[in-house]
Amino acid sequence: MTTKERIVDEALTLFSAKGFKGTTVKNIADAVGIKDASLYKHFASKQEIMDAIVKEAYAHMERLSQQLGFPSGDAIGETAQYFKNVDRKKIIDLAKEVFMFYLTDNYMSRFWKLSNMEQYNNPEQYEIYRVFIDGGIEYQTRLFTEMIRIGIFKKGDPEIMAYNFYSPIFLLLHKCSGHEYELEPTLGLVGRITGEFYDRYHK
Amino acid sequence: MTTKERIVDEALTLFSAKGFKGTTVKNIADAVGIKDASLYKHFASKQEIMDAIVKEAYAHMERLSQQLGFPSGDAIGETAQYFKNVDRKKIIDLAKEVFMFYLTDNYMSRFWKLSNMEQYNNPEQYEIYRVFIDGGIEYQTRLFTEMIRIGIFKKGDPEIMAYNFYSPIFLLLHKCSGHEYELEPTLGLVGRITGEFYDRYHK
DNA sequence: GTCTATACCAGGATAGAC
DNA sequence: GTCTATCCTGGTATAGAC
Repeated sequence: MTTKERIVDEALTLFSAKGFKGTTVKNIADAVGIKDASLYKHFASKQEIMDAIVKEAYAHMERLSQQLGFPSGDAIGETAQYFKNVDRKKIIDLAKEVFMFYLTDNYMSRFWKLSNMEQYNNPEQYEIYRVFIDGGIEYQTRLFTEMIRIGIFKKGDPEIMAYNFYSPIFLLLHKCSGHEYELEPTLGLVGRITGEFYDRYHK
Repeated sequence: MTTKERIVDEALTLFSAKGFKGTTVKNIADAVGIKDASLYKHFASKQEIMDAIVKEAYAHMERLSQQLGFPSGDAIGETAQYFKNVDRKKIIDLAKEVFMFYLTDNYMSRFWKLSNMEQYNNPEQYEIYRVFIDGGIEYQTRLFTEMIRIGIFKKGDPEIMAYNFYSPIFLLLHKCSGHEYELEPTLGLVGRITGEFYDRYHK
């Protein structure tokens, strides 16, 4: 890890804990183990560090959407095969996975907090936060559209299904993210809610 | 409105827009129309203004929980009567009401944002934010427990029902609060989600 | 209880030696 | 590319007159 990368990393940790304004350049330099003046050899300003974090976040999210995305390739047969195997346990595991990803992923857990704190500061910040909302809903909507199409789920409004699937995860993320929480009961709750969701909609 | 009250009011507006750290004592004094030095005749520090806001928020929420609470008095007959009249439209209206309250109420719309921004700063701040989460869930859980008991809703887990009812509202509040949004489509969405909720659970 | 003036310091950023 | 030293702005808070 270069010094520049370490600056971004430590800044993300500090910004996500105390906010952008609540973090001083000296805080960051201390965490990296250099003097604050030295930091300006890598970034022209504190704001530039923030910009680097945001830029990296987009890359991380891009990678995530590929990870969680539909199976690659446009072979319809392959896609159908993928969804045919979706059952109760798979759906519950998917919910738990999404939840745990945002909560414990080294990058996302910090960025989630930061994004939530800074969303009101300017439209660009809000745009990123919106990815956590609309990105989730849009992905799930496509997922359930496909699952209705191939007959695994009952006919219905896939967008409402997406809200019903994702909203409880979103709420519990807000409850736990950055705070003390008990993992097992919370994961249990995610499981119960999602299980009930599956039972309502599956054929 | 006394000067002291106006300070608290303007401070809430500014804090909720730019955060506690992002707001200066001079910003507040300017908004009130006095010099920053004069402000210290009313509050000993910037932090004390914040404390006053938090204290007032508790009072507001207390009032809300009475407004939205079960019909007053312990007359069981009266309570049962209240719930007997709950139908599809009532439930949808309740959802829209809760949503609109947090989004447009002069005090709550500002405090929601502030609370969301400052929740990570200290445990006390988080405790208040938690009221938006657990307070909602707990209230709805009691509501649905009662509605199952008197036979309006099917047997089921009232806590999961509460998550299913409240989470989408919570998510949409995070999406809209403090940002540009179109009211009608959003209220429509709240209505559709809640209508589907009612159809799933009512007898 | 509002004002002017000011103390005080923290934090962002630069200069220049090594 | 790191350091020491320093500048400068702006923000919290106080003193004291009216």
